[in-house]
Amino acid sequence: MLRHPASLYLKNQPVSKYNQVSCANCGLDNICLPRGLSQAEINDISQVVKAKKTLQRGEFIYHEGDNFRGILAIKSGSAKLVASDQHGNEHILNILLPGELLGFDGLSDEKHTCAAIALETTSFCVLPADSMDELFQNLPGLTRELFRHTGEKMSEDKNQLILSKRPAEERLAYFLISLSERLKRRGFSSSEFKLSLTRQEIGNHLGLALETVSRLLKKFQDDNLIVVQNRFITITDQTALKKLLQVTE
Amino acid sequence: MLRHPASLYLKNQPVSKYNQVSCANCGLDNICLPRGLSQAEINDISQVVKAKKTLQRGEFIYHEGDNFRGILAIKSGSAKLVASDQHGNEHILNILLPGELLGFDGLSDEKHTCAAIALETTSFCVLPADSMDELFQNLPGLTRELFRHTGEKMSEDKNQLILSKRPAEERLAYFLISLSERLKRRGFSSSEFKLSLTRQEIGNHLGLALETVSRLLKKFQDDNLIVVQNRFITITDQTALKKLLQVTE
DNA sequence: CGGAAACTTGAAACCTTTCAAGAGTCGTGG
DNA sequence: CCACGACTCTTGAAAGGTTTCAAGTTTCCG
Repeated sequence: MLRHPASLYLKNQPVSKYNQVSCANCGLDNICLPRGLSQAEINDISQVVKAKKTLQRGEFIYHEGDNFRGILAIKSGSAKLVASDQHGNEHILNILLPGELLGFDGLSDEKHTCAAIALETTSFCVLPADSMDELFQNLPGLTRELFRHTGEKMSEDKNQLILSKRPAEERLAYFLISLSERLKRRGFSSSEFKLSLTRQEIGNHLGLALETVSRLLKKFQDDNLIVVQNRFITITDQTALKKLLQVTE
Repeated sequence: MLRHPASLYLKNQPVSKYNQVSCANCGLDNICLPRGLSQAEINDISQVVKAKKTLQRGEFIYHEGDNFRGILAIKSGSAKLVASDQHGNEHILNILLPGELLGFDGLSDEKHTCAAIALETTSFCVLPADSMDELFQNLPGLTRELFRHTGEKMSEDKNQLILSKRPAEERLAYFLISLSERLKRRGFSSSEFKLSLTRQEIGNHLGLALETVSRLLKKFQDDNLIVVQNRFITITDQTALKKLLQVTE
C-alpha cells in the first residue's frame, strides 16, 4: 500500500507532483538528468524514463551483483550506497539526496558492485539501460550530460578520498557542510535537517567509531557550531564550521 | 630531442612500436580504449587519436584547471594524478600504468580538477575532446567503451575509499598487489618491479607517514614476503602478501 | 668526490579506537 | 496510556596504532 511519504526535511520541502511521471513536469529537472537539455530532448527522455517506485527504510533499490538496469534518480527521500569488502564488512560509500543520480557502479561490467538501500521512505525514477544505446545515438546532449554527471560523481569520490586522510573533526565537519549545501541546492533548508543515518552509519561512512561521532557532535555543540537533538541538526554557525576545513595544519 | 625511453620495469617489457601512431598497430590495443571495439571501429578512432608525446619525470601531462582536451592513454612509463586541497596540501589520487586511461577528471565541467604528472619518462596518446561528440553519434560502441572505462575508474576509487579505512599494513599490501596485478595484465613481470614513487609519494597516496611506509616495507621483508632494494621490489610470497588482505579482523 | 635528497630507525606524543556501563528513545502490546 | 524491550546514543578510561621529532645512513647525480 503506497502512501504519501512524510515530509523528511524540516523546511521548504518542494511540493512534488506525485501523480505525474514526466521529466518535463518534474520539480527536480534542474538538478537531475534533464539539466542542460533542450525541451525537445527532455520530452524524448521522458518517454523512456520509467515511473518511480517507492520504498521504505532498509529496502534495497538494487543489490550488489544485480544486473545493471539503468541510471536511477532519487525523487524524494534518501539512500545509501553500500559495498562489502572481502572481510564481509560493509562500507557506506555515499549518501544520495533528492535529484541525485545513482547506479553508476553498474556501468563498467553490467553488474552492480555495490548495493543501494533506502534510508527512509524513498521514491526514484529509472533511465533504463536497454534504451541507452539508442539514446546515445539520437541525443548526444544526453550522452554529454551523463558523462558530466559521471564526472561529478568521480569528483565527489576524489574529495572523499582526500578527506579520508584528514582528522576526524574535519571529516565530520565536511560531512555536515556537504549535506547542508546539497540540501540547499535542492531547495531544502541548509541550516536545519534530520540525519537519516545512525551514529553507527555516519561513523562507517567517515571511517570513524560511532563513539567518536557522538563525541565530536557534542564538541561541535559545546563550541556553539551546531545544536544536536537526536538526529536533528541545526547549524548555528556555518562560517565557523567551515573554518574547521580551512585550518592550516 | 626524443630518445627511446629506458626500460622501466625489469622483465617482459613489450616492444613498443614507437614510429607508428595507429591504434590498430598498438601493442596496448587489448587493454586501452580499443578493447572491445571492432576492427572498423578501431580504424575510425585511429584517425582522431593524436600522436603521442613524451615527457620526463616531473613534467605535467596536464595541470589542475587546464581545459579538458580529451581522454589520454599512457603508452609507456607511468604518471600520478595529483589534487591539492584547500590547505595547499597535495594528494596523490592515483597511479597510471601503460595502457591505462586518464583525463576523466575533466569530464564534468571541461576543466581538469587535478593534475597529471609523469613519474618517469612517459609517452601518451590523446583522444581529443572536440571529436568526441561526433564519435558518440557514429560509434555507440566507443561510447559504451568509454562508459565502461569510466565505471572501472569509479570502481577503483571505491576500492581505495574502502581501503583508506583499513590499517596501514593492509593499505601497503594492497598497493603492492594492485601494482603487481596491473603490471602483469599489461605484460610486465608481476613479481619484480621498480617503484617509480618515493616513500614520501607512496605515503601520500596511502595516507601514511613516509616513516610508516619505510617501516612496513622492512617488516614485509623481515616476514619474507618481499625483498626491498631501494625502489626495486621483489614479491617472493604473493600468496602470503594477499593473505594480509583477507585476515578477519 | 661532495652535497642534496631519499631513506632508515628509535622514542615520545597524540589521536582514535576499544571496552564497558549507563541513559535515552521509540514502537508495540498489554 | 503506560510499560517493556530493543535499539541507539552518551560518556569515561585504558589500549593501540600511527605520527612526529630527531638523528644518522645511504643513494644518487653532477
